[in-house]
Amino acid sequence: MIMEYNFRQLERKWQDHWVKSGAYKVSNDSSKPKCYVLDMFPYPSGAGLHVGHPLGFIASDIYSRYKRLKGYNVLHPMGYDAFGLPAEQYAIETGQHPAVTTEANIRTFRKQLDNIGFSYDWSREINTSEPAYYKWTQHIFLQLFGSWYNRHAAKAESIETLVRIFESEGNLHQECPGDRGLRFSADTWNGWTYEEQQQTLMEYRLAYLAYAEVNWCPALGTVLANDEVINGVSERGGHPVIKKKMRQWFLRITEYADRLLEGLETVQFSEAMKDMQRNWIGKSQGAEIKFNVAGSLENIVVYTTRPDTIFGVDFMVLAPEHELVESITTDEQSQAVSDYREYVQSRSERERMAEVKQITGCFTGAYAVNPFDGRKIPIWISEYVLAGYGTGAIMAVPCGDARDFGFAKHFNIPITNIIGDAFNGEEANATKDAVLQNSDFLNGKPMREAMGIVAEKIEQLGLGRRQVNFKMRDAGFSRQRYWGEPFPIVFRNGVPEAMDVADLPLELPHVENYRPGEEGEGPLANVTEWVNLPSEAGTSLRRETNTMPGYAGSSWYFLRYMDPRNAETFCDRKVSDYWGQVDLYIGGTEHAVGHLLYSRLWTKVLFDLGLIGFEEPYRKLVNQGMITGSSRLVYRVRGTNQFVSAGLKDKYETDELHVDVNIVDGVELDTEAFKKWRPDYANAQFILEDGKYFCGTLSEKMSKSKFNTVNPDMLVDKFGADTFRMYEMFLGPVEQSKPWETKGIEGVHRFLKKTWRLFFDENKGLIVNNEAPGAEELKTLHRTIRKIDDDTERLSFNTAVSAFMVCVNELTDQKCSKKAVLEQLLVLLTPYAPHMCEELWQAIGNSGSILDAAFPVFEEKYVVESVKEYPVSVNGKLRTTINIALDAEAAEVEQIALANEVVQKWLEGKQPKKIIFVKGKMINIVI
RNA sequence: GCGGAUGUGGUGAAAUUGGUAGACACGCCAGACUUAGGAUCUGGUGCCGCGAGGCAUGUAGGUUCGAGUCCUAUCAUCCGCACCA
Repeated sequence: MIMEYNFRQLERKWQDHWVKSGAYKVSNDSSKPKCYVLDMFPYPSGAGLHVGHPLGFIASDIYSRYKRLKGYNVLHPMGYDAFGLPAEQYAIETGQHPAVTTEANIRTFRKQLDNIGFSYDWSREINTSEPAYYKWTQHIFLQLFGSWYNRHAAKAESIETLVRIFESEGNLHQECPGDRGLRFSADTWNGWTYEEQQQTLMEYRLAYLAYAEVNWCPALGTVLANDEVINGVSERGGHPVIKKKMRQWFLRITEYADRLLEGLETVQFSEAMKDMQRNWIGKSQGAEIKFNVAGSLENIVVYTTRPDTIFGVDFMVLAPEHELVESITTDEQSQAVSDYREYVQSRSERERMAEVKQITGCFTGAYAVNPFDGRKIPIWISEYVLAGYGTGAIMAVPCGDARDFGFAKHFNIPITNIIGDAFNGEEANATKDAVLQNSDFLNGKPMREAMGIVAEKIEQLGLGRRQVNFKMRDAGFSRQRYWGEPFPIVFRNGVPEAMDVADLPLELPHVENYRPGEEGEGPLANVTEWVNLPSEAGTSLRRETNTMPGYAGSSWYFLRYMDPRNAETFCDRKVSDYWGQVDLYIGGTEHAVGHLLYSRLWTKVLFDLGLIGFEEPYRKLVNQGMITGSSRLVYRVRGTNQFVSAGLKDKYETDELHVDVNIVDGVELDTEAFKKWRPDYANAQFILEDGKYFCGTLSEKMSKSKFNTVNPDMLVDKFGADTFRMYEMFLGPVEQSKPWETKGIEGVHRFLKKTWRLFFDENKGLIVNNEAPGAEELKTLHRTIRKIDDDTERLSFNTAVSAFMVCVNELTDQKCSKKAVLEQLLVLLTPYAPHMCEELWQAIGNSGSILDAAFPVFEEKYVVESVKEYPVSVNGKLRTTINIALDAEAAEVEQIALANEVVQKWLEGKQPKKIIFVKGKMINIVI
């Protein structure tokens, strides 16, 4: 029997025991209600875990264990998002196969995770880079490839249904999402060749090939998603990114824009998260309006959200890349226009972004005609109009739009005021509340009302139509990389065809070198024997050389955990019907518009195709805050090896250096450890304050180069996993970001030792007895039951930890060693400190595991009070407190309060105007 | 510029519905025990004031018997998006 709290020994013992007994194995077959608790699975990077990573893992683990005690069948799995760029970069540098480094990294992660005592069912572990997993990623990709979005039914359907529609009525009722102008009849369709038909179907498929400008990063040799490009440079490495046309796979996520928006109403995400997604989707309602070009047969369609301002249009602006620019430009302006277009072309994305404020543009010489009043307005081109949004052309209303206003001022274009006093001539006013003037039939109408009137009129007169636009683009789904899922596609004479499902997985071939191919082709292009398949004469069979992006495997992984070893399908329908949505999903905010959006899309497609029974993957999402590093700084007197304490540094000329946080206690530097830290500092001298060396502090991202990373292994070794778990929770609300501070962990450690001493006396040994608990002990216990139950359910773990401290402090004061009380406390505490609780559970004579104990039931009767210490205020200011029976009625209470000598003193003999009495809360006397 | 979040002691924070602001810890101060200890225990600790008392939840107003909590304005910090017509 272990007498003292020997956490090292007992934590090892129980971790081994739980593994041996299969304590965390979860069955898909249970009569209990289900609960699915999921962490965003990590990318197994070479750096391993720092103290920031486990925050969310610990929270979800506590919640899982709590739900299990509450009688749920809890699915709580873990795995690895193992495809990705860093492993490939490392392979390029060292020649080591990414699979090898990934596996080594996974082993490190696993060891670190095991140290903390998580309740994962490791028999369900998945790894997105294993063929047995990505077989199904490929399979689901083929589902996307084999589907189209039926806008009438608002759902995805098999492409076969579309072929049947084309055969009987062409595409007359099925607007083509890839090419809005495309119209063909059944006869046309039936007369087309196979290639022509396939080309058309490609314009409808949910996973499709298209030539498109992509973010090409020459330094990384790959194409990046919009969300991987930050201010014109790559998120990883900060390399410049340019536009390049390439044939790429895309997911037609834009067809799901509305459903992705609507779905947000049905899930519990934070407002911030929902807003980020809404913002990314960027829905706007407006109208497309056709303007004729004067003296030409051409017309230009503009997109506007403000059709009401149609009479304030003073000019029109086209994107420099707009297809009509060449044909409408007059001879006089042709040189200027082509110079301007060349200038725009020469500017990198980065420059354009950096110089947003700069106003540039060029007049085309042409004029458009306002369809309502026949006014001729000049047509300009400018880079502030984007080719990829709306129609790539705008009607400019300088009195109502800041950019149009700036443009008009800059180029001296006269401004028409249609909003009277609301426009001051100094800056545009984008109001929707003004009353229109100078606006013909709209004069006197409020703008909001006019929007509808104009839109109506435009449609009546055939001048255009109402139109909804989205900022969101279709998602690029090709990466010119090696370390990703190969596409299960074969090009037969250039026509992409799905591989036979029976031939999956299409495994990644071994390559000699991981460098990208020429012209942005992926490394797979170099493996010619893999790329070119044997075929009959006259037929070429070629594989796709791109691979899928990082978010492919993570878009559906939550389904695989349910049925991880199924060889027949990605997840049996009965099993996904049982587990359903993830009930609690915990992870960082950085995936707001990447992973979460794509994952929601895949889930909706699988739902539409009848492969699963729900269309939102995550019922509730909680974003854990980021734990930043708290760096420590030392100040070296310039040109010396002398270090001055922070308080005295201003007296010297110093250089600021980062020092390893692990050799600093709070802000006090361990000077001996510092000397040993690096050879250069072996002879360091110190200028001390009060005999101590104090460091400066700085809060910044944890990174090795700043020496501010704290490794959980070290803390677990020093204080134990239970202390570490509780301390991470005690730091503050899970969702809050905060700098890591190791100081304070001892308070939690002391708490656990104090808890231990309720059970063991260092001289007498086990002191738990079978006496019946008294009223005070039961009150303490039941208050704690209520608080822990509430707090854990609402994920307020920091307050739960403090409630445990209050409880143990009280029981210690009560000298309570009664089994009936302590046993229940252990069950409450075991989600937080599982190792110690299991040990004590066994020590007090239980044979089974505490993992399967029942959560204590709160009983009101033990916590009811008969007397309340009422706060008594006079004119809202607290003056005293009085103990009064809780069931006392107002009249009685008023009498007692008024008789109180403190109250008498403040009344100064006056009569109170009013007495406010809230039963069980407070008394306020108003004079 | 747009959107979101957050501002409370020396520090991390608590206050779930408007009702005793600062629970629980860290740190600090004093003491006990032990001959050193980074062990354990006890007491104290928002600020000003000898005291009665006064002042305190970024700032300024407002609603209310009563505001950290609701409303209006404003400042600061952080995050996301950003020439999206």
